[in-house]
Amino acid sequence: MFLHIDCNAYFASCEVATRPGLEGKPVVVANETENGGGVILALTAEAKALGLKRGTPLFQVRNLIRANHVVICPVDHKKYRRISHQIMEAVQQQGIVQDFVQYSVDEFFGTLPSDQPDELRHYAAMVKDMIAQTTGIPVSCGLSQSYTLAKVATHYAKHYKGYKGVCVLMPENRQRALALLDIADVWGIGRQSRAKLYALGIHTAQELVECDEKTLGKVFSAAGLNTWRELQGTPCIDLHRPAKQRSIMQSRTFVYMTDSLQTLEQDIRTYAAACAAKLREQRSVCRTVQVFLSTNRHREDLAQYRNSVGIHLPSPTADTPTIAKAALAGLHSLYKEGFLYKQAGVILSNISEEEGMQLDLFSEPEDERHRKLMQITDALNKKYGDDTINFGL
DNA sequence: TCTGGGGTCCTAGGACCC
DNA sequence: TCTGGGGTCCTAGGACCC
Repeated sequence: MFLHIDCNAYFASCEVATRPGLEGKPVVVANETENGGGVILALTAEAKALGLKRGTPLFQVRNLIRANHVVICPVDHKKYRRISHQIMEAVQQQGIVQDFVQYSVDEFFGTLPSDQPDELRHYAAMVKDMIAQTTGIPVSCGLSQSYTLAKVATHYAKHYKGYKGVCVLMPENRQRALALLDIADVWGIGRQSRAKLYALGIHTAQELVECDEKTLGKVFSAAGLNTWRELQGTPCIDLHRPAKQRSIMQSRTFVYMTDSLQTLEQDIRTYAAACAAKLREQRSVCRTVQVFLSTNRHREDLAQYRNSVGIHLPSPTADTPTIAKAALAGLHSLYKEGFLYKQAGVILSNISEEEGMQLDLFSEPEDERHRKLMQITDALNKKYGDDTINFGL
């Protein structure tokens, strides 16, 4: 049977687990900026009880937060990655879960070698308790015959206290569980698919299961049909993914709007450098540098403009100056005067392994010197902190 | 005043080939 | 009236995920 492990309110749980005195308090994690911007990214049960919700801009709930002494923690992705790694190692060491894979920072999949509900519940509870003990993170577990059904099970484990964090979905109780589940809560059904399915009169997961393939084919692509099969208990999702990222992105929504090319250049340089450092960290090189630029889409009263461009590099590289130069060239081709910009970013794609990388005909020994320079700057930044040394381009 | 920041995969259509 | 018929590769954008 397939097992799904989902951490509860992950970012908030990490803060509670690592910062003394937060237990039992309403806590929200937000990407707060100096200016009071930002949105709620995660919240504890106590914060949810106050009516706060994920995705809400902080400025809309300032009074509620003040009146109830809600603790606001700034988002700390490094910490969450570290704890995620601890969970992974602990589960692997425990040895109960097989085919264990990390799906995201707060979700894991695996299998358990049994088809007896009681036995499955017992094993999953052991995993769950072990994670709580070693890391302080509460998790919910779902078990069923496919990844998608396991996630349905986790949904129930999370939302109904009676399950005590572990739900096993067997063929016998599957129909009932799916009949009570809105299709929007099914993994793989997003806003667009939901709207189309609603239009067909399909509202619950069970109605989706009962739909015939031909009808669905008109609405769904290959991925959607896989979801449909998984819901019927036929596993067909492969989670085997390359260990390394296929694209690397860095972007920001600015505190202020700006029309200054110089300011944008500054930001793009910073993003390009950060992307390049990440790229080198995973020992990869890229061939394409994409840049995008956007005005404030929430300001309907202002002229809107958004655009992106991809720059191809003559040869794969992880060299900061080369990547930054390409990104700036991209910015210059995108930039138009007369708009107030609110967001910009850099994406590296066409990523391959550094080993055996293809040099082009005209690459020079200079490249070797660049590589050494990168190694030294990365080592310094690792040792003394991220911004110890930068490039004056 | 103020509205996130990452990722993945798939598909349609354009450019090009013979 | 009518204006080949296949292919491949690449890219931008859509849809989804957390």
